[in-house]
Amino acid sequence: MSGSARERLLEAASDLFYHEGITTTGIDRVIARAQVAKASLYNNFASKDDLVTAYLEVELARVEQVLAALPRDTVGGATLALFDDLAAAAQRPDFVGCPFLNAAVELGGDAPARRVIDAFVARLAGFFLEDLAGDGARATQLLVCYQGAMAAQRLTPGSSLVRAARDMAHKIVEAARARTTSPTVTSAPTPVR
Amino acid sequence: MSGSARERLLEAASDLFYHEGITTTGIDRVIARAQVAKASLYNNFASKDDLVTAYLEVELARVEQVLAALPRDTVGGATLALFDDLAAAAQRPDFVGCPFLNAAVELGGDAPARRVIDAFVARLAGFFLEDLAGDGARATQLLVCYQGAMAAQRLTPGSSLVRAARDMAHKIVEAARARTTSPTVTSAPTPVR
DNA sequence: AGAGTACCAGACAGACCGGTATACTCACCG
DNA sequence: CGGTGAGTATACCGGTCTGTCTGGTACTCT
Repeated sequence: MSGSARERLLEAASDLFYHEGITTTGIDRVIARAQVAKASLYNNFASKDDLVTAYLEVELARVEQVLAALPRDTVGGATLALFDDLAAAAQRPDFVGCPFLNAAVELGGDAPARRVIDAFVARLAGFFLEDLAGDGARATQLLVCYQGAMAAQRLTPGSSLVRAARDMAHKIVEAARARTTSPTVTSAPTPVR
Repeated sequence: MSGSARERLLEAASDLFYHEGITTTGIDRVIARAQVAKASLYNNFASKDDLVTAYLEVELARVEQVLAALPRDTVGGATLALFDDLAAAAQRPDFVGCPFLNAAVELGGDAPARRVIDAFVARLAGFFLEDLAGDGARATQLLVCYQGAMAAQRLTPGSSLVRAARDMAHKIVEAARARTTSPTVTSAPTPVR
């Protein structure tokens, strides 16, 4: 037991919301895990929706950290490392896919946390686009691969599909590198939305 | 109002579970929509879990129908048609992604309906494998594309990612066709699990 | 005519939900 | 020393959830 009530609440909420699901995790379970009084929760967060939003903001910050730590020596190098990390993470038994995809499915289209979900996708799309030096078509393909891997983790946990998505990503990066060396432009950049 | 109570219940459950979500849709909403007494529900289904399972079985039968109606003139032809259908369906406003992916996320790993979800993925994997004449590696890639499109529909509804997934699938089919004409075998078949 | 069946309407139980209110402790700080 | 703010514990609120039960109705088959 360490840190302020708010920190303990966020830690407990992250763990429970991610592994057990958002809607199935009640407020009481969160405060019991955090060893915090119920009033302390509502002193720090306006509602459960607010706690969920804060949870996703923590996850987004974690993503930002991962992206920042990636090597950027060559075109697509960070992308390769990201998919390698992903394939490695999928081996861990407590990995249950992408928290943002899970939240998007659980919460529906009109939740306040949507803002954070949208920000995550925009960040990821921007990352691929930047790492591929503006090759929008292939950045979009990488986004499909990433989301396919995350969906596969829920649909068929333990399958080799995450690794297959990584292999596809590697091929796409190779193709993007070939494009930058040879001047053949295959298609115009496609924005995410 | 037509058909038996069971049929009306399944119809109402399909509509509500798919569009509003499984956990957020209560029994009362289902029986109100079906114009059926609560006792009739529990005469036809043992529990809500049982109704959910039946709902997914209906969806699986629907998938089976779609697959059966696909043209099988050439290698990968049915796959192309399937992804074209998917891209077209994604345009409709009531399309909220794959019912099996949504259910997998909502229900968690230990629900009775898991059986149907697994059957769906196995069916889809078998379909791609058969349509690509045994090219397991590319069939797996198609599975990643499909699931990526379904995930994208939840994460960024209205985006062009479903169309991007379709384009990727077209490329994969083309590559598979090139393999069958030229005898270069690139990799061994990879099972889904 | 009578039995059986399928159905309807709705009350009810017991658990759980998010959220509020009350009353108390304790550490810090001017 | 006295006040202030953060935290604790717990009772409670209205509402919703799944699931059961009672009682009554309509139709069909023999």
